[in-house]
Amino acid sequence: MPPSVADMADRRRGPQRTTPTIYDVAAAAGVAASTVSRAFSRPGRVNAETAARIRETAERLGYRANPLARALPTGRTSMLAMVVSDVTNPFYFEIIRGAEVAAAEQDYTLLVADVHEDASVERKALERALPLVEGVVLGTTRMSDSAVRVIARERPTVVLNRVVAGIPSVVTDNAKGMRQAVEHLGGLGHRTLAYAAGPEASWADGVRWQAMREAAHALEMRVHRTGPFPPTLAGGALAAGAVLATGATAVVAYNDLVAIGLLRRLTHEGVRVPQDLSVVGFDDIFGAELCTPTLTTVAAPLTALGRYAVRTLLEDAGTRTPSTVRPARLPARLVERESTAPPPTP
Amino acid sequence: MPPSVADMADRRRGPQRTTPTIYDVAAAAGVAASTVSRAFSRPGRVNAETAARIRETAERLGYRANPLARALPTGRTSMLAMVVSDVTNPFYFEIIRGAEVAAAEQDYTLLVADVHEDASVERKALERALPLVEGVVLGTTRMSDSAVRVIARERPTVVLNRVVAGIPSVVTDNAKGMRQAVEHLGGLGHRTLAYAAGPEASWADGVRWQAMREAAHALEMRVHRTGPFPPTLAGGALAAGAVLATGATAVVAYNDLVAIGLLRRLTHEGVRVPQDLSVVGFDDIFGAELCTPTLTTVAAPLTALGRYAVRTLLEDAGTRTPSTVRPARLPARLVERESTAPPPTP
DNA sequence: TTGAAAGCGCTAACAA
DNA sequence: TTGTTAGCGCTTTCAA
Repeated sequence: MPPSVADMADRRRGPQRTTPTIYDVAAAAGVAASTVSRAFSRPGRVNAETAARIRETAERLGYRANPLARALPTGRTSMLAMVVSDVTNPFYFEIIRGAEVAAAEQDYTLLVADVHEDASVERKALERALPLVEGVVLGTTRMSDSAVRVIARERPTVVLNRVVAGIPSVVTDNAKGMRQAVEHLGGLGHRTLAYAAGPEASWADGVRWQAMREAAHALEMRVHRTGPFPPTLAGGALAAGAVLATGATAVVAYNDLVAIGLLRRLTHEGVRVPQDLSVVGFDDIFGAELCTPTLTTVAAPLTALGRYAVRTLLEDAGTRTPSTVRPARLPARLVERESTAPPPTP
Repeated sequence: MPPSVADMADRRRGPQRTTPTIYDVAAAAGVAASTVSRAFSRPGRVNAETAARIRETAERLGYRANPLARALPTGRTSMLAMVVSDVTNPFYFEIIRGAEVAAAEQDYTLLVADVHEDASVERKALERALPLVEGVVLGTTRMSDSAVRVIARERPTVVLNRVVAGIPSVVTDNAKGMRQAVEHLGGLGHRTLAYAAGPEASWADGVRWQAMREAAHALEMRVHRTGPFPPTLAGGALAAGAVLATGATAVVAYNDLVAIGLLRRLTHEGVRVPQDLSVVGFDDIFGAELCTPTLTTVAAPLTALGRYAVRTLLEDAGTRTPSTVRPARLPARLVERESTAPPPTP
């Protein structure tokens, strides 16, 4: 004889302390457990009055659906994972928040995994998180394209700040942003520019440099590439000498960290920014307006990036077919602050 | 007749794509499913050879345990939640990382919930996360003590940056840190100090001000309290006037954000830091060495805070009885940078 | 519209 | 040491 409803309800103990289950609600409301289940998971498939009664009993008993139990048969965990290369990188703060908010909007919980710039940690984190989540956002992943595809085969995946053929990706419109920066500099009267490059492996670096060359060319400006430098404050400090050697009157850095490092080293060496040299950063991270002078920079749509990635993910997860074949390019915009000015008049 | 092992294995499909289960492994290895389960969850309770064979078969089949299925009967989700009031606040970056690393060490996944400084969002986030996790770290929660206790009754809980009686908590040793700051200032020759206060509701603010008063008193220095000010850059800017009005030659701010805001406003108004006025911050967030001058500040043990909180949680969760009745106070230390100097000689 | 019953994949008595 | 069996709490056919 199968255990009765009362039996099952009675026998419950376990870790969740004695939380009421659908069986308790069912018994109290005088209906079957399946009806309780339906009342919550697909209202409308159940008589309005019955539903109301169930709802009320559930409320009274303090019933809370167990997400684990729901997820087991359905696979619907209501969780998404976002892996970031480094949580302490200010670049991610707004991205994470944007993603988190978009997830919450659709009643999803975002699991943030920090991989400390370590590919093996990234693998482990994914291995652990993947079976738990309905989709993954890969923020500046260190994995190879093919490794990304392996992940994408297992769960809906969106790649951030990088383009992987065949995988939905969302990136900043680096080209347009860079163009604005170059035009701004041109408008101020600069004719010779320098670029302080980031890591060669960086997808964004390639795009940014390429765009800078084209924009400068179009405006008949000269442009020198220096670097590569590490994408850090220290890297920026390193860049100072090389940049000065080019004779440029303005420099665009790979990102804000490099720009700020550069700024500080220059100031330290007696080079006045922006009077002697204009500096432009990229991303507009927290910190870009903390430095002195405050940094003119191409603001990446950080919050939007996170939000958009999650929304894309949720859409794809629904339809099961990646909609965004071509990468989404979100607009960047130049934020003019104090680190740019007309070139010195010799 | 109950379905045979083969039946069950066959009937599988579902969301996880056709991932092998213990039943597949059991069938292939010629043992019972429970033996496979044991082979993984408690090695040693199974014959070494059998275990080896099972392991090998599992490997060959590409078997991966389903964490959801494991969690359902046991409650062991291997997940911890950390609630932070604002992910974009640089104060949390290192804390999150410390927590994440400590969790990973013990094979736990950390779920970070951002509550945007909103108590109702905090409630919702907890409601959603609580049934999923084995424990919770509350980072600067906005909830009342009693609300915290309600949470703690449901899951092992550790409170960060605040002391809630009866609940394990881990905080910065604000008093000792403040003492170092005051002594540093005293050593430079300052006799009159100002404090730019943070939110009145802030537990840390109370402790810091109290410690400052005592330390100043012990060293026979005078100290003026100004504020409260919002704990932001804007709040710091606001504080400038009030601080100057006190006639102090040095100011300690509630936190780094206030200190930096103060710094910038002062500089803007022509007050030279540190020549005219010394400024000390609190926490040593990212940004404290981006500003000009770089900020002398009491460094909170950010990473350690996160790490310690998680370790405490994991211990408590194991023993089921909160070990840390008295709050853990982690040491702070003064970081001397450019924003402090001897007072002006009038 | 509702109920009965069979699982989701794993764990944990209890027997053998 | 291993197998049998009964669930964990929920969803979902399939009948009624």
